[in-house]
Amino acid sequence: MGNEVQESKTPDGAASVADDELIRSGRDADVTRRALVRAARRRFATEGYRATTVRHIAADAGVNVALINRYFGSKEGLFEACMNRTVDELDPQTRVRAASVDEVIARLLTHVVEAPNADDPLQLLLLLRSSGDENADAIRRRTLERFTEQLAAAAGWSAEVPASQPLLLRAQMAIALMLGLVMLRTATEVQPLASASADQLTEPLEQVLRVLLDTRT
Amino acid sequence: MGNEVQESKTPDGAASVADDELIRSGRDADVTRRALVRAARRRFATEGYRATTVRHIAADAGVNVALINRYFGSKEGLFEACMNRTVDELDPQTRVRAASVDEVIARLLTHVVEAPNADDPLQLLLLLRSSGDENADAIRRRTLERFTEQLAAAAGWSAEVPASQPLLLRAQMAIALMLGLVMLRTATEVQPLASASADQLTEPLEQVLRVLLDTRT
DNA sequence: TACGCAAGTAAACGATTGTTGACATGGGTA
DNA sequence: TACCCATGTCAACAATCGTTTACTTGCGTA
Repeated sequence: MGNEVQESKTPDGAASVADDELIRSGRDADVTRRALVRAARRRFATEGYRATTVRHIAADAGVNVALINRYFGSKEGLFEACMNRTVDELDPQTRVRAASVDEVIARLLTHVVEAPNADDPLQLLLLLRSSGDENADAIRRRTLERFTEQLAAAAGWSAEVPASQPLLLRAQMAIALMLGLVMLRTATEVQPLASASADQLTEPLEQVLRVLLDTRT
Repeated sequence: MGNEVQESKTPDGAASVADDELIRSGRDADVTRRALVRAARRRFATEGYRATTVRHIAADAGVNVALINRYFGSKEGLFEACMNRTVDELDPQTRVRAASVDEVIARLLTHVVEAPNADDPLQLLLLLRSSGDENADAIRRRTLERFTEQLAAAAGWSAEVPASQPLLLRAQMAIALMLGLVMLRTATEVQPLASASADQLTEPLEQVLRVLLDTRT
């Protein structure tokens, strides 16, 4: 049943196929590890570190709770693995760079609209969660800062051009909006926002993102 | 030592003096209750519901942990009291009927700009953080929904007017932005957003809030 | 001054949580 | 086919947590 997917670490498609398996089967440490990371990422992102129990994660992944300590050493170790995964995914070297502000806006729109169902927006939420470990917190902050710099660069920001500095602030505001929306749609489930359709969201959201990011207007 | 402040329940000044007392002394149930709510609000806002222990709250307030159950019935009951307090503080001006969307926008701007330094923005975090407890989350969601309804009403929304329904969604997006900004400015401390000056924040933020809330444009 | 009641405390309880150690099982190789 | 080792499970442990109960204390009034 395709559990022998050879993950090569390069094509995003292959990685996401393996990652889409919530319930592992057979005895394969790698598959089990990945199932745990996947389940943990969801839980940590939507419920936070402390409210997430290792028993919930193990149940989501279909394994026994003792395997979390076996493979990651501790709950904290699993959290760190999740964080590292998110950081890797957001790494500039591994991401397809947006060519234009239009693409950026479209991507942000997609994140928010997909938020109740898709993984990517939840991973950004993970960057807002703290386990109480200061080193992890510093990594989180740096990752978010680099992410917003990429976004701003697509809109015309450059660290070397003083006149473009307000763009970085505006990009961070765009991210704040996205994070707030994702959180209210997924973790909090505020109505009518949580069940709003793509059409309902896209119009106001695009207006706002253009105000913040589109310097051509 | 000024512990005999006669609180009359009417002047906000007098209330805030009593509320500024973290450590209560003497035997006065009201003072104790308020000290617990104050301590709890801080803890819940900065650490979240689940990571906050009743023993920490009691220690912060300088009382024995059993008093939380005595006065609020449970941890959850204390959380609800904190929520109600937050709503009351966000409400009073709204209760007086905000004269215009301009005043609403100005108030939202103030919350965000003051975020790294003042108490109130921490209470907004209280509205955002997931609690890991279903009942507490239901309380939180209801509170957010009520608050965004009041905001939308100031901008012209009414539950009885179908044509005004998008305004509620837009109000919720405005709140999402505000909550995201407060989170990035305070808990995550993303730079340069966390240290941005009021001037730097006000211009883009007002543009966005007008796009979302000001139907006269 | 003594008594009663409200406010406060300490200790204990039951449930939950992350972790550990002993054991079970399955798959691959000789 | 049998054996060995990696993977997986179960039961238990220690610590923590919210809650409860029995007791203490302080203040106000008669």
